[in-house]
Amino acid sequence: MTGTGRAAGPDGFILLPGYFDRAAQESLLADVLAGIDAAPLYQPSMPRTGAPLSVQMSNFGPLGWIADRKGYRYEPVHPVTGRSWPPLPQALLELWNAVSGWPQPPQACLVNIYGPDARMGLHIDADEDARNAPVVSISLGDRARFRLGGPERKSPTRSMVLSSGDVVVLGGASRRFYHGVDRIYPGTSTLLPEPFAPGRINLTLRRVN
DNA sequence: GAGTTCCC
DNA sequence: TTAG
Repeated sequence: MTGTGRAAGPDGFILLPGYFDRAAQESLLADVLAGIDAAPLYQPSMPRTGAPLSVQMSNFGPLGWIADRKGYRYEPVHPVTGRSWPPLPQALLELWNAVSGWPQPPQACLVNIYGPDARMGLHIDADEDARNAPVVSISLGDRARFRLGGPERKSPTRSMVLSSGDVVVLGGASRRFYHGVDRIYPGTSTLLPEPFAPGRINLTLRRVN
């Protein structure tokens, strides 16, 4: 048993479809919008080249993930405002306790805002010292095609559609698997308000150290 | 469209 | 090294 209440696959990957019902999604969305008010969205960019990522980002929690020309890293403050990130919403702490199986609380919640054409190239989450702590992801808004590979870039991949309210846990070996978002399916959810619709919000909870 | 590799 |  993993303590998640549902069986993980041999890779430690878990998809929990419809974990959050509509009311819970609306409550989470309110938390996210309040957080973005305090910690405005910013445009991350690739190290060295400065090429912008197609998503916009913010963070909750003691640490936030930053991508800019200098590199990828965790920082305790917003790169533009210099203020601390807003605290982690209680509902996300409860989710972590329910599904992660990890004894310590999450330290970061990355907020990724996808427009209708945004994507996330295949990558491994590798900026955390806590490489064995699961990553827990929540989908809000339009559906997305999520791709999960293996430990090497050339590993075969599989894909699945993630819908609003779905929760994904990358635990065990899958914590170090390549993954990404191929595309958004615009107009497939009524959750998000302007200017976030059509689009998708993804929240990822991580233990950093 | 899916899968894989390479380049800046 | 790096989610482009």
